Amino acid sequence: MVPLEKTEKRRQEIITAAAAHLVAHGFQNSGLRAIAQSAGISDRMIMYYFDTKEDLVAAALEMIGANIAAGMDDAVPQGNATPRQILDALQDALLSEEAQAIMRLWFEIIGLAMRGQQPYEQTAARLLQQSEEQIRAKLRADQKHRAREVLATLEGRVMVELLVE
Amino acid sequence: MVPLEKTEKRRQEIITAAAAHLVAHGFQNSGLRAIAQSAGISDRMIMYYFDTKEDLVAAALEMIGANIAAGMDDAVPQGNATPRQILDALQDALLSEEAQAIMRLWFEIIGLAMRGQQPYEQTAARLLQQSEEQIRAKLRADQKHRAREVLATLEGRVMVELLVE
DNA sequence: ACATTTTTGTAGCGTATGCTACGTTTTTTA
DNA sequence: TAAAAAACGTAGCATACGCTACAAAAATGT
Repeated sequence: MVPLEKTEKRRQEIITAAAAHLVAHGFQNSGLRAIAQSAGISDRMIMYYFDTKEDLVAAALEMIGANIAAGMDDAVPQGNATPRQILDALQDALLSEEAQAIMRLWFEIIGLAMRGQQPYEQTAARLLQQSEEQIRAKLRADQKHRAREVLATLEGRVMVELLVE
Repeated sequence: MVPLEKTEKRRQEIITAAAAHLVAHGFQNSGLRAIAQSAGISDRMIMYYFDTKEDLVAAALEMIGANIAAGMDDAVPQGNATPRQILDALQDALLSEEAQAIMRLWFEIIGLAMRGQQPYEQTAARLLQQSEEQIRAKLRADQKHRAREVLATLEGRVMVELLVE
């Protein structure tokens, strides 16, 4: 047992709790102490299981990114779709009541990524590229070159919709 | 002289300096002391001319918003344009070398607005609505109903372009 | 049973933040 | 010119942040 089973399990629990806290509260009130309280431990323990806060946040963002990707994958019926079909299906999914909190966090990540700081920039760039590939996979063969366009339009629509009452 | 000419002039100078600092450095390293240094004064003086830091930031954001709006207005040749023409012209303008820094700040504002905190949410919502109206004014009469769509696509394109290598 | 390692609690350090107390200089007004 | 107001400098407060020192408890291995 090289990475120690029990420790690794505890790490995952903390990552899950941190991800939930971030989705619920955003980055504003997500200091070590607040996250620790949401996880039911002390901030001291976070530093025990993770070298830095950034390590924990990066892990939590990775989990959140995976959730977004999974949600997008579920939202589009199958392959061989038209751009408009994909766009509408994804927009409905990402603006649904359950997805709104995570989408708000997503655009918070975007904002933090804009000056190149880690782990936000890497998370944002990776998830964008991954999303583009997902969309491309769902598009009809003769429309695959429009994946980037669909992605951009989707992001813009969701962003505007979340901000303009 | 009700609001005191000299004081008001000084306030405007500070607002301009603060806006330039925000565009150059983003919100990350924009504490009172850093902004004050960019303005060539002490943080004490900022509190003398403004009740709170938020007051100064709100004024700076208003100035920045006006700059963005003016840039968008200049970018589109005239009225009676097609959605694609407007979209392409605005995308080129907002992604130009000079506009990139301000656009990065814009998406930082978006991120901060996502949890409803002021003055970011108000600034973001107002500028989005204003942009939609500007676009609508440039569109051909039979295409004006597509202003929101053009705006969303524009925002998405710029955002993706700024983040994917 | 003992020694060693793993896990946890308490307290606090160093730094940065927005903001203020207090005093001094400069300008304005009478 | 004296008094009042405006403009500014120095120093520091209170709070929050990420993180650490130190030691005690709990688990583990021999």
